[in-house]
Amino acid sequence: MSVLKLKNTYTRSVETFQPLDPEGRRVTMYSCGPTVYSYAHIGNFRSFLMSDVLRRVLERNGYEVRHVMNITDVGHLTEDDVADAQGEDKLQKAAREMGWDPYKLARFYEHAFVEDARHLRMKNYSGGEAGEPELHPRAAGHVPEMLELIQKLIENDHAYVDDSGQVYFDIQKFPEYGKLSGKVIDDLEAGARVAVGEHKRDPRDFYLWKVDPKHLMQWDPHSDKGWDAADYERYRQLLPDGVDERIKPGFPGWHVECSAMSRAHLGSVIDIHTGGEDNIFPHHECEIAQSYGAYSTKVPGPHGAPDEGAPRHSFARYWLHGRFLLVNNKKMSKRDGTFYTVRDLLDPRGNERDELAVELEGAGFKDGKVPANVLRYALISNQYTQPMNFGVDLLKQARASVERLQIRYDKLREAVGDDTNPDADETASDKVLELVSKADEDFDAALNDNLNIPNALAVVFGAVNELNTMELGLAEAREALRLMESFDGVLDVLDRSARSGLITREQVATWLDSGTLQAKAKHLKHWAEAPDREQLWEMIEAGQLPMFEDLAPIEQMDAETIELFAAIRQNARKVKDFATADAIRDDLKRRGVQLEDTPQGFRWVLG
RNA sequence: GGUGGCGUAGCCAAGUGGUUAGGCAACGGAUUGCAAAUCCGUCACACGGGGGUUCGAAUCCCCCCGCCACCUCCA
Repeated sequence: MSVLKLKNTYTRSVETFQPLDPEGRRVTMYSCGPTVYSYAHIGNFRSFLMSDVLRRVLERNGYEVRHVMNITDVGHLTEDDVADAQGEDKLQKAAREMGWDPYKLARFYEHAFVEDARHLRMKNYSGGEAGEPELHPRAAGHVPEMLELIQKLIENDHAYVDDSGQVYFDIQKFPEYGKLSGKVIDDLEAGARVAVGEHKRDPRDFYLWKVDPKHLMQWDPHSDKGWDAADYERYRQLLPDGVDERIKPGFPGWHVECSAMSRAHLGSVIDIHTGGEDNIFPHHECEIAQSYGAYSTKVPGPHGAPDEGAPRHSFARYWLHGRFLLVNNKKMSKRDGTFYTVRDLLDPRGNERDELAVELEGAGFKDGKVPANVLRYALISNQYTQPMNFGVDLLKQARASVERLQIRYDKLREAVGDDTNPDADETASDKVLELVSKADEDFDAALNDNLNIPNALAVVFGAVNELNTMELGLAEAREALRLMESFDGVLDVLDRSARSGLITREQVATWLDSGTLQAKAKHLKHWAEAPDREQLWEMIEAGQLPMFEDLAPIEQMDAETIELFAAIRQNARKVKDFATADAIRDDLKRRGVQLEDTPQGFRWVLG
């Protein structure tokens, strides 16, 4: 079994993963989640999906992962550090523009985010985890914990309160500020863009608590004003003596939320912290400074690292950052029309992106919609340490790749059937067993090599190619199916529903010869709904086929229906009426059913 | 200006000193009534350019060119 190695931004090197848990089993992971002031875009999701792949890889390695991803719903300013007077909370700004209450806005976009996350099969939003609020903490619900941290920083002399009642982190008290990002102090001071706030002692000081009477979301640290009752209760318990009297009503700074929430839900030190590359500076740099200033959090350098055993003044041991997603090799830009939200791609027309729908239709996407699993594949298909150049071509390639995997998977499923075959006792050949176990190991090795997805995909397609050249027995098909499911445990791009079936030539022959065709037809759901079913049946008997538009909506294309039309088509083929046969196949295709002729019979796949 | 990174065949993308990565696209062939799927083959003795080190360089060193990101809100 290969060993998991990850590129740690903190040391700029690839380190062996080793959990802090003495038993080596539990892993704690915190990912910077969305700021819910608009729909998340695909760049956001590339980063979130990186964390999703990572947690799945950790699980493959046998770890028990606790993955927290926050929701930022307060405090993230438009100009965070630039000027104290001008920065406006992103949520407040969006809320003002839409004429909404900021809380309503936050919930609206949080809901949209969760929807998108589910479409893209993020594990922390599926199954039981979706219902665990502590895995998806909201910043506005953690003001008590943030004030606790702020108070701690003031007491430790790592933060100060200015004349207006705001609180700043005192950068000079943390000499290691800049270690994560590799920024040197001189660079920052030379940069004229960092304005020195009136009350700041150092241009790099960042605020922990902001005072702005116009802000709609604010909390009074000295009374219950502005508080949710339960939060206030918790605040009183955490800080019976309150906070520094000079702190005025206001709201928390952006950086402080992650330090506070990660501590609240994962403990004071954690294994892994992830985010986008832009989070490195200043966000994560600030988190490290705060957590250390308040709680002296440190973790030992892992085995094999140059600083093995020596304390790192960071509350997370591994810092992983995804590179940006680009479009046309540039950052996404609304002005250039290269800005895509997840929902834009999943349903362009439903999101007023008609031009995008047309472009996608031109690329062969039905109704201009990109299937969610194709989008997921595209967004995880290269290594997170490389920038991704997104575009319609990438989506086309992703679709082709997913389809290739899906076809192999469907065929294996058909071969295995419901697994009650009496031949189930037969054993797979060594050749297949070796292929499966080697592919699984190679897949692990690629993923464990700092999540090298391209290499992992090379293993997947290599295995698929080999399997395609083999005649598989039942037991072998079962092994191969397991392999595909193993791959998909990380990739999660397959449609695992029974979406295909086989109809043998013998079955068709029986229907055609014994008159059961008509009996079968009577069972069709849509038949009863047809305006004149006798007439329709007469048409079929006369060799005239009704168009399916006249019959059933796609939802009703079940196995029975498909079998009927496969039989009718075979009847036409027998008398060499290929025009009719092809018309049926084309019609089925329009109804979302692909019909294929194979040596054994007929194979159908729901599209 | 400072920092980091990238440039691999038509496209995407692994590979950091020595045996065909892989995918997509295109084309040819096998198979098929036609398709679909699948297989075989071709494009592919590819590595931005120029020097150098080496028995041997996509990989190491030097110089140059082009592109991108970060340093300001951003995943």
